[in-house]
Amino acid sequence: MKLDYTYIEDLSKHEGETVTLKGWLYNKRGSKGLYFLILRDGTGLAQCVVAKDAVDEASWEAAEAATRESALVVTGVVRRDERQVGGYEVQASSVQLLHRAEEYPITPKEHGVEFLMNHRHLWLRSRRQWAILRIRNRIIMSIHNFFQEQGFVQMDAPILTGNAVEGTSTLFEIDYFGDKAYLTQSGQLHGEAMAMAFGKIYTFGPTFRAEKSKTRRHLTEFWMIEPEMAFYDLAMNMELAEDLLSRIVADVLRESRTELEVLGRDLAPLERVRPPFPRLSYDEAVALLRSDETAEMLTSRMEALREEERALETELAENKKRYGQAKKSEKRRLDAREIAIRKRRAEIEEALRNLPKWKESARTFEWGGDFGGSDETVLTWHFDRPIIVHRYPAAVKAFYMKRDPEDERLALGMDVLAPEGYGEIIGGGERATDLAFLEKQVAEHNLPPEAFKWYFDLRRYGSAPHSGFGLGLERTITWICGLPHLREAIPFPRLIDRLYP
RNA sequence: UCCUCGGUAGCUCAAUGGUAGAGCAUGCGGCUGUUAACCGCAGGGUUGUAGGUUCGAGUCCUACCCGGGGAGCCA
Repeated sequence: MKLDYTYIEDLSKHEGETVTLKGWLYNKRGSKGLYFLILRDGTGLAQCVVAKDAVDEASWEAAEAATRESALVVTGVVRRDERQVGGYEVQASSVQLLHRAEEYPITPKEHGVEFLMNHRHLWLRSRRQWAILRIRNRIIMSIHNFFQEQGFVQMDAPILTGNAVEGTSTLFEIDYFGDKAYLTQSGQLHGEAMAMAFGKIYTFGPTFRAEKSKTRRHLTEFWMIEPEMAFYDLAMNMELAEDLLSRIVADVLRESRTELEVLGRDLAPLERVRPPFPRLSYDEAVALLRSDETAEMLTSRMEALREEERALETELAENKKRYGQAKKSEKRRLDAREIAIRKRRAEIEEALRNLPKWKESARTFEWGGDFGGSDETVLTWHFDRPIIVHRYPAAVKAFYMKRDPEDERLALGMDVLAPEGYGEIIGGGERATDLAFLEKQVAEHNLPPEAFKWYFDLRRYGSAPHSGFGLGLERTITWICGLPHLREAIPFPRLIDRLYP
């Protein structure tokens, strides 16, 4: 379809030509005879220069009347200008105001979390959210391309299920024509059935957990990608996870530079995400946690934080001295800096409160338990890329995991932990193939055997070795974008006590 | 469910128990190259709710409501 207007991302192809842009007013600066309209059209931002003597009266009035987020049509000549975002600006010859927006609640200044979350439907228009969610799109495309190129078949697991796989406390229960049904927690079991039919499959769908978690790494509704492969063992499974993550990061680095720049993401840690990822057995991970090396690393981290805090205090004191004689604009800058320093100091103080506890938790970690959030974070601090931890105690893993033939206490499970403290983004493993073992496991976990009748059939008719894993989409986005909280990694996050907008 | 921090103007935040302020946003005025533009003026408040202590409460006490961060659990 041929459009009668141009998208901002294509401006570079139209230098010197007259184009028409359609979008919304992101910000406006102006003086008596000149307005600078920053236009936003979803593909990028562009500055449109409206000079009073270069446009007709109606256009000038439109530029004057336009408020933030008003819908506009601007026609003008594209000019190269190094100073501008994207390198181009539009010298307007006409401006049309389609709709004059009411006073827009979100300003270019700072806002609190609650306010922004209540305005999530508008917050999406902000530059930072634009960058994050465009990267989300890039990651989704990258995942599909990776699997499709390798002959995986995308298959959907059901969202409504009758199976209460991991106990009912974390499941959303709904009324299903008088019966109980649940929103899926994982497509895992159905994925296995599909892998036995198609060889290599992956699911890509929403997942629901009714956990009353209030942390920066939990949503009640999130998206999960679950590949399941017949005849893959644990080693192949780990290699696939490593290749997938490396591919995703490479695609984002290549195709989403602008977005990463908007986010101010440090690229160096992402550029190191290449195979092979370090592999640690659970035994090795426990030993590392309890080691002197870990204790020393945490001590030096605490020292570094204390040093940073002292530097901030010094800066604060110096700014206070300068404040008296400062000009108004300088005072404003100092005020902003003071708020930033105070915020960072609060973060440091929280970290300094936590780190001794984390150190103690790592030091005294008992073999047999699952890693807590802090243990994962501490482990990843030792490495410069994602790490894979494998062969966990069977007791802390799901009933369908295959046991390690060399040590029956262990399950052939694996987790991939993202670097920079982001922690678990993948969980998976090799699945048990023996019918009698699975029946025993279901009984020991107090699960209703009748709900697994169909699943047991997979071990009756050509039971074969197979493996798979689940990748948490929002956690992956949070890590790659370097976000402090995963609520920004999905357009409309669903959290405990957050169902709107 | 538990621990912890917070709730003051539309927004972000100040205010020894003693006259509730600033910046941004909004309105008006000024400025022909601005980059979170800048300069001047103005309007804007039942300090989360309900009690209590006090000559006097934004500030202290009690309960409740709402939100942030964390634990457990997990992707």
